[in-house]
Amino acid sequence: MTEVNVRRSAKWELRRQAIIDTSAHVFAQRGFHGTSTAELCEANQVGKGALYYYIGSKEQLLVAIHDRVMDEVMVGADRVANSEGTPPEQLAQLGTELLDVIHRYPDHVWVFLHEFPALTGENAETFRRRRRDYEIRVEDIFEAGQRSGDFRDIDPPMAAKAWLGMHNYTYLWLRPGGRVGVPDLAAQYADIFVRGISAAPSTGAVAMPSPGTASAPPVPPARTGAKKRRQGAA
Amino acid sequence: MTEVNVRRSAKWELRRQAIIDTSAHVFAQRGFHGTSTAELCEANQVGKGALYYYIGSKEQLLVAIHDRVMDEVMVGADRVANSEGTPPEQLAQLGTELLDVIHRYPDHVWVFLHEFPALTGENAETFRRRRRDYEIRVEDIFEAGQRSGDFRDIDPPMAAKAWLGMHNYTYLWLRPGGRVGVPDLAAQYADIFVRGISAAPSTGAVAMPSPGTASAPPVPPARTGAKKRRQGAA
DNA sequence: TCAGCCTTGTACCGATCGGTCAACAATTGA
DNA sequence: TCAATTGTTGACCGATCGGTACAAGGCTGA
Repeated sequence: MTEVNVRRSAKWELRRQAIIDTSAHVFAQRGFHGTSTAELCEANQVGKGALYYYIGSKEQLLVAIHDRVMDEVMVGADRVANSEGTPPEQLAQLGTELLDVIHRYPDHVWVFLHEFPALTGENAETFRRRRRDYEIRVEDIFEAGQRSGDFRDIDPPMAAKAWLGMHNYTYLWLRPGGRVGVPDLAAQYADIFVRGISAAPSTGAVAMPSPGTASAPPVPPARTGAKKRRQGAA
Repeated sequence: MTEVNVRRSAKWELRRQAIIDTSAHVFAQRGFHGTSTAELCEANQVGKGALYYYIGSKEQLLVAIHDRVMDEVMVGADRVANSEGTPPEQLAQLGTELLDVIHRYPDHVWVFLHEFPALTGENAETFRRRRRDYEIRVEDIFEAGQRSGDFRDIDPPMAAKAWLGMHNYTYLWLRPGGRVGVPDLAAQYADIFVRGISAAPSTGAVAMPSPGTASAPPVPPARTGAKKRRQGAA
């Protein structure tokens, strides 16, 4: 939190970025709290002094990784928002952009999706807001699609969460050099989702069964004597 | 790892389960590595002696939380597999079962989806396998749907991952007492997905654009001097 | 009543945590 | 060439980590 505005040389920025990227890999493997600063030193081949000279603190390092992901993702969203496509086209395009980031920065995205609760105070709030901003971009497309008549009457927030889950989940398995490529995968996902919410008539709808315990009232697991304690999580 | 087979009283088992549930809540808030045994003691209102008397070790506690989730989820999958429904019906039913578990055990599921890399050795392997077993159940339904002619020619592993992502992602926001209920949500998700992969003709397909940097070759972030180091992660 | 087991709190262990610091090496610019 | 700046090391800090040892309290059946 100290000395935020000191300007550094381009060389310093470059070295810092390299350390951030290497550290993202370590965090992705071992978790944020599960990684010690000593391990970061070893991975980056530097002493503690040099490490802290570049990162400031462990949490600022985590923030930098989050920034990398969120910046890239938001640039893609802007590109889509400024495009001329129809809502179905924009949705497909946004999917490609998102999967592309996940594909190019698998470690950063892993950390982004797993360790955001480790952010504290203002940092937690900042990224909670930026995540929400992105979610709104997705919702906007669904709303536009309903106005244009392309999409049927689904609930945009619900559809946005479904869409996000489908795409974000690829962070678990989508890797450079893997079996499937981004353009192909994005096309298939878009195909499924756009058909799924298309206003065009389809015979695909299914009557819902009422399986198992599914409609039983939720039974929150018993807690003995819990006290309140907060992190940054939502 | 010591003394796995000692049999304890029913009272002991009950108390143990209560501690597991309370601890799941703490882990969900603060993360596995981010939670100290002292915090677990405070949350459970016990001393360290009593805590370790019931849990054995911090990792065994994590295993117990994983077991709770995986057991419940697999019971649901069995119920669906033994049902008489068509593939589209089975897919909808499986979704309801899965969302139901997420809804009833939000803390456990959060831990399950976030902290599995903290498992080590044999424990990591066990749950890697159990996760894969579940994934196969999903793939089986897609394959059955293609044989029956209900589903079009999608790639079952790809579809399974898309379906899992869409449903699992609800762990971030689906809560008891929330705005949407499980049966309703599951119905909407099933509606989207089944339409999306239905063999029934639809005009919903979209020509894919080639947006932004999307087809640029992946640029793995530069690493300086990284050494190998393993956790349990996939 | 009391032996014996179940359950518990607490002092304590060595190891490791994130982070600081003074000293020094390397580089830079004039 | 040399002072100033930039970059780096590794010892060191108090705090805290997961886990253990052990004595003592509580409960149970005879």
